[in-house]
Amino acid sequence: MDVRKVERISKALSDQSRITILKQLREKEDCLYCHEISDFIDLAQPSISHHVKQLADADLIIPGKEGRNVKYRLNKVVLDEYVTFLNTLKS
Amino acid sequence: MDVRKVERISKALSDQSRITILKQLREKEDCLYCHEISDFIDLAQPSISHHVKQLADADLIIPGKEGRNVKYRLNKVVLDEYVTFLNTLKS
DNA sequence: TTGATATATTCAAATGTATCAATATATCAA
DNA sequence: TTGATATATTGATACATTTGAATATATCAA
Repeated sequence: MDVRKVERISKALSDQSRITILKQLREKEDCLYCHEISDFIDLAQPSISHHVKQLADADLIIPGKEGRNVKYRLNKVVLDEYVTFLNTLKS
Repeated sequence: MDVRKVERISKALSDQSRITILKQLREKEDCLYCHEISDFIDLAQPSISHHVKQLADADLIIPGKEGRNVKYRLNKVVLDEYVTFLNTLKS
């Protein structure tokens, strides 16, 4: 994984709200509707949309449209690649 | 690891220069003098000092003073804890 | 001492990010 | 259709981060 990609993923992970979204994604058995996020994050809808976009742009979550809703699931492959990079730092 | 700590570490990792410093730390067999950083990062000394501080504040590197110099080594324990957190996201 | 080197701090400017109100788009339900 | 719901985008404001010049501190070497 190149430095730019590590930078983008790290940036996506560097916010309390976005980390909480990922944690809830795990709780919800790996799939989460966008409108459910406002149940546990106290931000306006555009702000939540912004955070979700950051996670999606970093490929950490994969959006799937279902009618009016968008369902998200974790991208375990990218998360694994990121972890692999971090492990190589330990040489 | 709590959300605040994950946020701080991610933030430290979310910059090209800081990622490069960590990569060089591996190359240099896990120990790096501060003044060596300017060899591979084209920034003024105060900027490099700033970046190193971010990494140290996140406990990703441990500074050790040696006379005028400061030698850094990677904090593998914290890096491991961070990786462990990321792995729990995969449930 | 004095001068040189290594690193840290302060301050200001430029840039980037988070937030939300307003608005747009897309889909559903009646 | 029309009205309601889910999500995205725009634009403005507030806040945070990056950067480097100037300066400070600490240590070494002569």
